[in-house]
Amino acid sequence: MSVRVRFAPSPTGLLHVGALRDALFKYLFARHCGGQNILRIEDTDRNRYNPDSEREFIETLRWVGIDFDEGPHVGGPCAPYRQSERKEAGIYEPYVRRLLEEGHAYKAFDTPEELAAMREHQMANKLPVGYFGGEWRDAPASRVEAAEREGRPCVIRQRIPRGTTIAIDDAIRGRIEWDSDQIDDPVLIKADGMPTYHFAAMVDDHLMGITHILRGEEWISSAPKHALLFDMFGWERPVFVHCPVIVGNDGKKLSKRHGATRVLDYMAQGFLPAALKNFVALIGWSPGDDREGMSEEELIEAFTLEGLQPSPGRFDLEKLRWLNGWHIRRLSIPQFVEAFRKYAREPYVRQYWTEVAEPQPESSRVSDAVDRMARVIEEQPSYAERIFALAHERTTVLPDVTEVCGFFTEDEPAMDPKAVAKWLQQPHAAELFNFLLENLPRMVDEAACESVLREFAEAKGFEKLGPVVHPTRVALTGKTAGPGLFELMAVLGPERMERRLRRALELASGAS
RNA sequence: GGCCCGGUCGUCUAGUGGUUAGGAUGCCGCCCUUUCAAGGCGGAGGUCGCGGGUUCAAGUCCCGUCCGGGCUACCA
Repeated sequence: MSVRVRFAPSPTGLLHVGALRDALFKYLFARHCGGQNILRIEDTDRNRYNPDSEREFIETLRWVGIDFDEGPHVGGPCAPYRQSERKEAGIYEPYVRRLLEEGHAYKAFDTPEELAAMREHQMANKLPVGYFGGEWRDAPASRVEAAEREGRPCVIRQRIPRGTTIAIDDAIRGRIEWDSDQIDDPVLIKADGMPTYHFAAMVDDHLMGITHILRGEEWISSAPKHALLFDMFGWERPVFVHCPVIVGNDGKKLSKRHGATRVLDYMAQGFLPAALKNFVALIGWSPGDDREGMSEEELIEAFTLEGLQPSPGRFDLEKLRWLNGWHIRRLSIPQFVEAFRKYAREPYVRQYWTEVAEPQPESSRVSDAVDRMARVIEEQPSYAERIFALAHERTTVLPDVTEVCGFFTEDEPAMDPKAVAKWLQQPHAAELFNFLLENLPRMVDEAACESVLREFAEAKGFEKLGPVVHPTRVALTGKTAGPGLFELMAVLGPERMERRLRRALELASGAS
């Protein structure tokens, strides 16, 4: 039987990294097994429903490269894939009726006030909190009928058997048992007629032929209810796989408090999908050996349930950054350029840097620099390739390219005042720049640039190249750090160098 | 409170009775070098939450305990 898994988010907001990891595990598992990955939208909560959410999920997952074999956006044999539509289509009704007829479910007419009072009483008396029978579990049929005739709103609850043990066999944690008396009767159908997760997800999982329920460990406590539902219908239980979650630095479930949790924010910050997948896969899972940097193909090949770990893991941004650099360095230069080009095209990037990121002195600085670099890619592709070759080893996150090599795209790059003070005030600075200006026509490649600088150093009696290299670097780039000087000069070419050297001359001491 | 899950360097992890507890990241140092990186080499960092047991031998098995987390909604 072919493996079938489903990513079943509730469309209530943004796609955060916890959900990404959830989706990724399922995707990797399905691809590893040659099975199907299904997207199902669990929109049964009308109060929390957010109409933009589904698009956010699909677009984000498309960016990351997690695709689906079936889902609301691609269709499939089990359509529809939105639970609200499934409810409209009457899919759940026969199953509710069956449960009711067979005594596995019952109608309960408690008002919210009554339930609140019950909970209060239970808490005050340190009793287990929940609906363990209440008014209606064993109410006589006549009373139920009377309530129905009055038109009182009701929910339908699952009748959990009492005095027995319920167990599941979790693929990661092994056998987990509960005393059924500890499990309260969950609502299956709400008063508005919508099914709850407990009911809809399990019925759909069966109807869609889901073989493995991979989900976060926060679902363990309701697993016995779910397993029991399968038993009540006489359906074969899927394999339960309760994955550890990703937690923030305080050890708690990841939320907005922990900084950027929206996956698109990582896109906007310049992380590669491959790196993000690689990183997130490594939280709570390992290939069993010492591998860390892995391509998507390797991840799929290596992903098995045995590699899953039971304990939650923390999101370590530093490691993500390292991994992102690792993936960038494995790109060819054309691939690297292409990755940047795609990045610059994402509409959310500018929005992120101008509206979402921490307020900066010049808030649009990053996106402006990115746009400038993108323009160079379009207009001067061979120049761009040479620039990116120099940025390659120095890039952790895509916009770093503009940090490291942005000076290539500006006629008058900003001068770092400290660098100016330290290197352009050198007594020989003006003489050096004049010398370079004179020799500009010769400086057509890396070797020629180097020999011109060496000539000057020798003429001045400098033992090391530093005193000529540093001022030149500052003159040409405005900074003290960056790509190798001779390489950079060769890429810049005589024309661009001339303009910069003349400007530096004005700032240099000793200028006559 | 009740039920359930978890606990190996700061962090991510390998480890399934016998290893000087391995790798990675981060940090520090050295090498390379015109700077910054990248790369190479090395270092610091772990009484495997704690306490008992079982065993010739325990991070690995058992019991207890502590700590952390999850659930305890007509949310998922």
